[in-house]
Amino acid sequence: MKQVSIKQVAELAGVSIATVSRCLNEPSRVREKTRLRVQDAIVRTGYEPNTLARNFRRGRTNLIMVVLPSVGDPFFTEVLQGIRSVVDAEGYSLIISETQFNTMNADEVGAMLVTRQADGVILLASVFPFGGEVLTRAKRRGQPIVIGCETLSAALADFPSVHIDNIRAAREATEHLLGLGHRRIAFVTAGAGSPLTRDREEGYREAMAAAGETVRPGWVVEGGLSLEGAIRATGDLLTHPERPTAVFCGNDEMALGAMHAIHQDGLNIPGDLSVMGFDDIRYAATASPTLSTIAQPAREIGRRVARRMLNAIDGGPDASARRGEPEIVPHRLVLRNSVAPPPD
Amino acid sequence: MKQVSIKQVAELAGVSIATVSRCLNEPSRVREKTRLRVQDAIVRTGYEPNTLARNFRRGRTNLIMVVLPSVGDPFFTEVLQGIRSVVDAEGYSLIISETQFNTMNADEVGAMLVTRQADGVILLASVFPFGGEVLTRAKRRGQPIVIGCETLSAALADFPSVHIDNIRAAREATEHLLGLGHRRIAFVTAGAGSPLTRDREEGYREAMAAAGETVRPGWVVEGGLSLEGAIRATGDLLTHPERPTAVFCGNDEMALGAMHAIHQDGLNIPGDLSVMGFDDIRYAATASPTLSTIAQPAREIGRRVARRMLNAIDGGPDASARRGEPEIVPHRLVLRNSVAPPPD
DNA sequence: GGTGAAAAAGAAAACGTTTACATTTTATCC
DNA sequence: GGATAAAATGTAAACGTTTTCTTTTTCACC
Repeated sequence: MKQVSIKQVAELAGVSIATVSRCLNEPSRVREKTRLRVQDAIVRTGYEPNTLARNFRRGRTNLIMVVLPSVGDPFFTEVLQGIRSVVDAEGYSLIISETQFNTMNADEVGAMLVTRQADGVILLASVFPFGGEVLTRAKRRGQPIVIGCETLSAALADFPSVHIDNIRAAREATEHLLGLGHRRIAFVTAGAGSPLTRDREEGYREAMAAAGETVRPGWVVEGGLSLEGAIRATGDLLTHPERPTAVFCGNDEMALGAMHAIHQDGLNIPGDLSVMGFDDIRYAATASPTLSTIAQPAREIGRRVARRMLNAIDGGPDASARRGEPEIVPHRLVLRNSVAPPPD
Repeated sequence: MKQVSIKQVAELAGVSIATVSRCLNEPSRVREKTRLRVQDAIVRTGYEPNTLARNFRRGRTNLIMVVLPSVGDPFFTEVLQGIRSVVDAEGYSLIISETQFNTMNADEVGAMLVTRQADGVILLASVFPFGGEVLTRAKRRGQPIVIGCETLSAALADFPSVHIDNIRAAREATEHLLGLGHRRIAFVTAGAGSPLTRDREEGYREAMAAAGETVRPGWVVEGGLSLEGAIRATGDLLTHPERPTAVFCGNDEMALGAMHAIHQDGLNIPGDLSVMGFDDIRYAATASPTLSTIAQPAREIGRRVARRMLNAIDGGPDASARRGEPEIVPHRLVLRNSVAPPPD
């Protein structure tokens, strides 16, 4: 009942194991006659290559690890599909790890980086816990690491990355709201630990400052990137003495939560309050009212990240260590029905 | 620049490689004095175990593959999180493969099953393309396979599984609509290839038949499990000469699409039409109006599936080959605001 | 048909662990 | 302190490939 190995195939075919191996890996280098004999032996013995031995010998697994905040987030899963569409064709599978919004699973990522179980790691989420040590070690060893979506923290600045200009996008969205006449604009951020919305908040503050509007204390609330968090945060917002007329959310997930909280309070969108999201997940277009937001080219980001990863893997240490210029992809302001001029 | 191996550690510590290995794997079996010496040598050399060699030698990867229709589906990602919560603690990582709603990636799953890159495979999606061959082969070899959510097709009947009673759940939901006075009830199914909604459709038809209602041609439409598909399908439904007063959708994703289509037509939910979903994804509770649906205990399903998988892996061929009684977990009808008595 | 080069096949090492078995050291008991 | 058991360590094989280096075979050419 033991697994049949290359050896038994060789025996049955009357060739050496080297020839069998060559039949599998570079069939062109073996004569047709023997190749057929080996093929036959493979079928007759029911041989299946032992991937673990192969991986070991080759020093690679054809596995790429992807670290993201949560598989539940429709935006990141779309990026993921972009990644998959590229790496699939090259025979790679994906190991997926979640940081659960920075309740970081430091062990798993660290271990994966360290142990080379994966040929490379794509970071779609900030992995601050390691900032320094693990990543520099990985870099020294020439392990491919590519960053997507996430803005670069100092520790990650040396790795190739693909993302939109988050600051500018948030500024534009805020300017749009200001242009409609809104002055009391709130911002729902992820929270202290997350650099994801930090840049977006920065863009928001820049636009407010440029328009001469002050951001009142209590207008920037933490939604933790989640539906529930945003519902709570928006609830707070609605009790603010200077209630905002517009709520700009760090991502669409939170925007949907905000909309729910506003509806619960019996208020109308966009009549009483406007809501602006960020990401353009697919539910944004079908929400009621439909959600205005910033569209990121999620799939395209995924594809580009994936290509850089494949380059890094193929190119060896050099390619991966090469300081990649961050690739900035275009965003787009998508205007739907959740935004209108303020009441009065 | 070569990787430092156990050998150099042994040399520096003045012990044999076996002792180093033991320090790593069963430290209790080595004297403290030498253990410290080895520890020191490990640090000094910067040694890191070669996972690929270890996997090869041990014959396992600590990887579990999960096959699901799409990572974009909030229901399955919640199941996924349940799975993760269990296997994480045991040191397993997850390889995730998508069938893209039955545009099956037969190669990847088949290959993974065959090559033992993963220690086991959890199927949350139907994998009909293999029905026979690959799965029986996997079974013969004692490879752990566990099925979740999916109803069992004949080919899979021998594997352990965890799911709700889809037929009964759908019947109950339909009965609820009937009870409110609806007679013209439509059903949005996934499509021909998907056994996922097949049982649900069956439950719907049973309930209709039991109530003496006939299901008119054109009342059962295909939404392909997706938002867009459901929008289209529901659009068709609304032009039906005998327009339904209630739409029961095979999953919440499609229900959200249906709601959007209905709103687009200027109709009111639940005033003009009631909408019922299935799954209770988190967006169901925040949709506008909030969506009535069948709640599946997604996380719990994930946890149970994961536990069975771990058992199968640990228990060896025996445990996994053992015909598992399907575990039926309870569902729950969740009534929210998208359902009301029919107009008139 | 003999020569040489090219192509095909074989022999054996190597990859870095784990582990069965053998050996040495330590501890225990009288 | 010596016999014995137990604990600690060492030796070496094994895991199934891939790959380097040789050796053999084939083929084309004169």
